[in-house]
Amino acid sequence: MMESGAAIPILVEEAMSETLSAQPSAQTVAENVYRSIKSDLLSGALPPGSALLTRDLLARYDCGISPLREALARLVGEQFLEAASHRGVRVPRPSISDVEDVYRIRIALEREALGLALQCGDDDWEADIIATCHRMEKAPLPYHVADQPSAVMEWEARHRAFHFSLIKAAPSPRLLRLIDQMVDQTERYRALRLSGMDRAKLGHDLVAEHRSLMEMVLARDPASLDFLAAHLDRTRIAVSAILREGAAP
Amino acid sequence: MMESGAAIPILVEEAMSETLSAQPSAQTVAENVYRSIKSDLLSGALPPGSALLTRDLLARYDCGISPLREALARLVGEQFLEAASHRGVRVPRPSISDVEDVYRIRIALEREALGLALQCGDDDWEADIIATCHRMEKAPLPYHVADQPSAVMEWEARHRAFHFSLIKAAPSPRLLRLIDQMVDQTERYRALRLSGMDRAKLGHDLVAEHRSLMEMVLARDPASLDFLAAHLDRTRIAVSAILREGAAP
DNA sequence: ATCGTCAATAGTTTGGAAAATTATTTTGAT
DNA sequence: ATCAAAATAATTTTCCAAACTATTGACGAT
Repeated sequence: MMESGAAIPILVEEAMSETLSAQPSAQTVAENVYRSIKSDLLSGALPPGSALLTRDLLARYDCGISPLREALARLVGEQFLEAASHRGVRVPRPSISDVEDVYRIRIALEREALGLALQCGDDDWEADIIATCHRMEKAPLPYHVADQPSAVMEWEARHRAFHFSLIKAAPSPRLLRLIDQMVDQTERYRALRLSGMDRAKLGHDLVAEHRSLMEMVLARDPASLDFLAAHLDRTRIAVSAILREGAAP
Repeated sequence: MMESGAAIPILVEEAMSETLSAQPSAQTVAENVYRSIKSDLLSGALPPGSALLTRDLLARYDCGISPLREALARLVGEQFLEAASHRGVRVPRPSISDVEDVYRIRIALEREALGLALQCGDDDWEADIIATCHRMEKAPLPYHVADQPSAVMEWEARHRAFHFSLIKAAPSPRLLRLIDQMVDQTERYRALRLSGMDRAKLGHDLVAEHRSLMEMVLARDPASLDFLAAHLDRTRIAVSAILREGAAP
């Protein structure tokens, strides 16, 4: 499919995929392939709507059929891919209603998690929030996103880390994992999101908004639940609008 | 290739597993095995804590390695099984904190879904609620659960259908699917739940409580959100208490 | 020209056997 | 007798070829 016909039998684990080459390789091929595919899904290397052909994937990830199928099955279980019997797997297309759906779930769950964190968070939790917020502010979202893709990626990573730090203290592994999955789901629309993001009004509002959020959380203000929900809802509206005006799939 | 050596080309699909023989068989072996294993997990035929050996599973579900592994991988993705590399898959043990976790998520999501359903539900939705409630009341929970296991299962199915009917009108496929998954997760504690359930106080309260819930929902009373949450939370407390006193894993 | 049938092709799914890894037992030395 | 190391056994993981299913294109009938 993509870069087919590579004649050189490369170092399998290390050079498996573009985005994941840095990560520590796992103990099984299936696990590595799983991570690679997931990474490529989130980065957009495997674009929404595309059908994944077995033999292309075999070449792309340089492995046998069994681990590939296992990785795909797991991703189907996590709803990152959709399967039709005897017709292979596809990358789901982004739809506005689906984005709204994901954000709705995410808001409900993050609100719950933040409530727990406010109850259970200790000093380390507070320190971590302050630290991740600082990191986020030190790598601000560029004015024109198209110009500096790597800077944008860095900001996104730190932004995500900040949001996670707020709820990290919630003693609910499942809840945190589920939220992480929902965030992953929204990552897939990164390309679309960024394309409409660069008027800098966003960038400015964001800094102030995140600061307010942090201060309310550190003060254990119960109103921070609503504030977080509103913050996420603004993102939902923005993403949804971008999807509406942008590409019409 | 399929049933090697067997002279008679038997109906593979039908005789595959105990619990799933009635279901319409799917178009691939992997799908059938997936359903069978999931069903056996929910029914308790594959008890929590047990390690699943490939050999045994191959015999039990009468299939080849490939579809079996595919089914297992999918269940791992849905968190019904946990995998350790080169050490196979296990059925997770029930822990009190995990039960609390699942219920917490379920409550947050069902509250959200019910809110949407109140906005979007139409006449058919209302009719369906009344119908499923009627069915539930017609197959009440037996006084002593141990005596009539099939009656208990019937009640559980109808009870579940009733709860789902309340939120069915929410236009959020992902949300509904996620709730369904959480309900599945709680199903696994069925055996434990039932063992401590049979003082009939529960049975009586339940009928009245469900009636009240239904009436509030049909009246589109916003307070029904809190009522549903409280109802589910009572279940959480009950299940949690049973786990605490019962088996101590 | 349009529709339906049928063969050829492309792609997915499956079973089994070989390779790799982990667990268990045996052996040998202190 | 105890412990470490080697050998063996059990189990998971992987590759691969065979079987099956869907799709495409050609051909003939209406």
